[in-house]
Amino acid sequence: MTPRIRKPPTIFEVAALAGVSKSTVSNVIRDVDGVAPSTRERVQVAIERLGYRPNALARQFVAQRTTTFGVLVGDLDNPFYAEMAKLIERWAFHHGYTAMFCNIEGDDDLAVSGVEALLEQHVAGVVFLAFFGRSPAVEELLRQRAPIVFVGLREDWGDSVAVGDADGGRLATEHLIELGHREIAYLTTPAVEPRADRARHAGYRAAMRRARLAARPAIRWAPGTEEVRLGGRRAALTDVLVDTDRPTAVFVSNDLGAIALQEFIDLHGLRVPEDVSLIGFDNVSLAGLARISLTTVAQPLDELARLGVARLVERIERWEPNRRQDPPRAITVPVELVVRGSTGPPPRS
Amino acid sequence: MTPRIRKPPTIFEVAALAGVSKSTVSNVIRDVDGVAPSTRERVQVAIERLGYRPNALARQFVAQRTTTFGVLVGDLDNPFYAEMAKLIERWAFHHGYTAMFCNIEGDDDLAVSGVEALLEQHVAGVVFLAFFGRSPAVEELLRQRAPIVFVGLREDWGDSVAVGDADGGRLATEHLIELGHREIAYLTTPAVEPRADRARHAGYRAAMRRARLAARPAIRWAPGTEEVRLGGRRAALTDVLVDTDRPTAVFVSNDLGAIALQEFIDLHGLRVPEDVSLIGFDNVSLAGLARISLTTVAQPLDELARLGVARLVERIERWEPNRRQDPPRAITVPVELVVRGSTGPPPRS
DNA sequence: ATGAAAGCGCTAACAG
DNA sequence: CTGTTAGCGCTTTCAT
Repeated sequence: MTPRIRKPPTIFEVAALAGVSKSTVSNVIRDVDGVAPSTRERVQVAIERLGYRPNALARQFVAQRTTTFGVLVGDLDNPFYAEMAKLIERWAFHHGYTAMFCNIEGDDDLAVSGVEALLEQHVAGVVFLAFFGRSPAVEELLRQRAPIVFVGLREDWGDSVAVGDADGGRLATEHLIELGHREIAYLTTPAVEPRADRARHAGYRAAMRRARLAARPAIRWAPGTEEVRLGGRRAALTDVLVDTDRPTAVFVSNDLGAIALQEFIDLHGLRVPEDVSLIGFDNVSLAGLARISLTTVAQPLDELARLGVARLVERIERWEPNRRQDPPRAITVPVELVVRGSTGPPPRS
Repeated sequence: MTPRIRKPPTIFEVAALAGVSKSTVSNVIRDVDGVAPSTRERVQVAIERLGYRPNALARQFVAQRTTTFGVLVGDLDNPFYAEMAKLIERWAFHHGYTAMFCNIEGDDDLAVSGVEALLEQHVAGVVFLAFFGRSPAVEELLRQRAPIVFVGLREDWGDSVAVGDADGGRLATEHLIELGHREIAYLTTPAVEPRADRARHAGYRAAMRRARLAARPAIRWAPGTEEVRLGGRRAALTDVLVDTDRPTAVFVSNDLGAIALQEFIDLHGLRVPEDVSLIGFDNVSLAGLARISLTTVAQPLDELARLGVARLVERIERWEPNRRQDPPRAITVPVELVVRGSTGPPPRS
């Protein structure tokens, strides 16, 4: 004989065993008050005896809502997102929600079909861990359809929990200035949302201005290539690092970019930090490896995740279709400078 | 006026507009044949006009099954799992499934409650990206309740898609032997499933035996600590690396462990590979960074994910509760040696 | 304080 | 080929 699995008991069978109606059982499991203690007791016993577990699918069906978060992730290969994803999952679980991930890999179409899939599943809310504002389609899709929160980035059409990017940019730049650097460049890669990029660059410019140093336009680099965009024009990355006005320090808008740049610099016979200092942004765990030892501006990931999930849960709980929502709120969390080995005094010229 | 969102049309309204019954609409959307082309056409038009989308929740309710995979992940902080998770999600999506992740962080209780949550959600199947066989509770929970597949590891109570761990161990060891090493150690960390650990160690021993070299017992190390277990006893990691019979090469059972060991060695004034060669297992993207440059045995992640998901989908499709299942199948994928800078000839003694 | 009954939107027999 | 009908398991009025 196969050890048969009998199908799980329903609310009806519990009711029968306890000698009450389905509604009463329902009231007991949902813990509504107004059930006589004695009845409640009998129902509990019946539940116990039958090993009854409410059927989540039926619940979701009747409520037309799940207890699942959709999480849109930029790219799980990027440890920044991987770490965030993990923390989001953990905090969601803590609030009784599960997490469904959707890896959009920087692709707008993927983002759209991802959101469609999530909406189809009637997720209770959506967490954005990455979003490239180019796609109004996503905004359109979500508007009034589900509570959302942006974690680690800003968008003005939803709640957001993020660090002070401008502060971080200022902090990084000031660190370099204090070390004695005067020729400091800002370099960014496509892994960073445009808005965060702008803010970090603005922080950089502010710090430079305060120190009466010349700020430079952002250098745009896609790691893997050897070319950059600088202002309007193209240039070879090597040239930028070797030219007469070459920087003695580079503030990179994200750790992964900084590590890629470090590698590029290594390969071209320059030394970090003796020839050029490097500072990143994020503080991915990778940055702490002794062989990488990247100075960086740390984002408090756990705090971001915790607050983001809390905010989303709050929204969900007061959510009603077609009800006017509170205006979006932007929550800011402070960054912290983490000094490691990739920054030092500038070379004597 | 708020731009009201009217609630989405149901199958009923489509039927009304098309002038047919719900069943016919149902037949059209499920693409069952036996619907007159003209009727089908009319229904399609009505669907189009109304912007009708079948309600996934209702479907799942009636089928008592979702189109979601539960994915149990060891730890998303570990890039090996993060990369696998991403690929699983991608392949799942490719087959029309979504992925719900559950980060178990090496904790059995978390694994149990995670599986419970997944089961409660009636996931269509479960992908294990990590599992520490100590917990029969998980097996008990899942037995006959949902199709499962182990990806990247072996368990005999379910399908598995994994590399030939013994082959990999042999390959790694042979590489070291060919470089001239004779004193080769095997070191493992808790991040590796016991079974894979044993197989990799067995591969190591086989290679050593064939070369008529003395195999050593596995060194067990938890990165972060300075102590190891060697056979039955404890020892300081430094001692192991410095003792008279110190190894000139270490085969580490996983990349993250190898990188941690490399860091430890760096810190203690030894050089890799001049003083000691290091080879890992997995080929996480991290290993390819120039500053890490870890020689390793590569697992074909995408292949593992692809085959794993395909196998699971197959199981799901022929799944019926209480039906005898085909016996578990173990699929093996070949590994590949990736030589980088962490291995070289042994020091002249 | 409890029960009866009406759905939620869809699928799947079964009849015609 | 198409329509009718009976659920799926639970929540939620509304009576009692």
